[in-house]
Amino acid sequence: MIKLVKILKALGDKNRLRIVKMLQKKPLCVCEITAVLGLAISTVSSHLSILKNAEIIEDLKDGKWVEYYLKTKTKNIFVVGLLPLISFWLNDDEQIKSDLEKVKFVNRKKLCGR
Amino acid sequence: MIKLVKILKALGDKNRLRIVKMLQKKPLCVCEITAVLGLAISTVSSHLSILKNAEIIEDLKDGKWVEYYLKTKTKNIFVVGLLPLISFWLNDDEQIKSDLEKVKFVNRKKLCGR
DNA sequence: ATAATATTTCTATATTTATCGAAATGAAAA
DNA sequence: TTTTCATTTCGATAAATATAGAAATATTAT
Repeated sequence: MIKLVKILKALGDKNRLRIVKMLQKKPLCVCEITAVLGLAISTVSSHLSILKNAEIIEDLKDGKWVEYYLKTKTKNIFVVGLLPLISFWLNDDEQIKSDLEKVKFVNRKKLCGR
Repeated sequence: MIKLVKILKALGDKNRLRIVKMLQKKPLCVCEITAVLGLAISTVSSHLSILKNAEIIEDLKDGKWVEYYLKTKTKNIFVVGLLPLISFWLNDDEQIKSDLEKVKFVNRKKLCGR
């Protein structure tokens, strides 16, 4: 039960739901997510660590950057059950629509590099 | 999005998940739920109000008592999606098994009345 | 090696949350 | 109508959480 509580708590936050919806479009690095959310980098990093700890996302180094992915291939039955629902939900939400539009054009090299 | 966040927050608590699992067996009054959870009545009432506010449960007067029901017939797509998952989940959890065993035998007249 | 930089960790703070006991409410029984 | 009693609301408190900025870490580029 503790595991499910952790997952539901992780998903029960506006900004973390925004992150999950973005990652359902494509993997993103911290600076890209930060640019869309408009929060402090440290805050975004904290949200990502909560989602990672709940086994909803995972991270992989990509050179200078850290890419975050949804754990779509997980065997965690809670995550397996919840992620598809979330991918159906919120697609009419104005905030989410705006986020996903921005995600199309984010570019880590322009955002963070030079 | 606010509505989904509210629902996930409501479900992201051990004791409220226990309540939902119990109500999936049968409607219960506050004193019956309190007896199983072993928390203060005011605490249970607060949890119930959070679940009610998230439109996951509803209440109906039954004489002296207030019965709580799951809103199984709701049109809220989030609740419609989540409740069936929760009914599959946690059935092997020791705490939940113990709760549901107790639910079989609770009796509001013996617990609260005389 | 050194400098630049993407991310995490640490520290602090303000808000929210879970909990309990006491007081208030409201309905049923006497 | 007065008493009883199930439940809710209120007030207080301790713990958890979201947030930001600064310092630390680690990796790339020079």
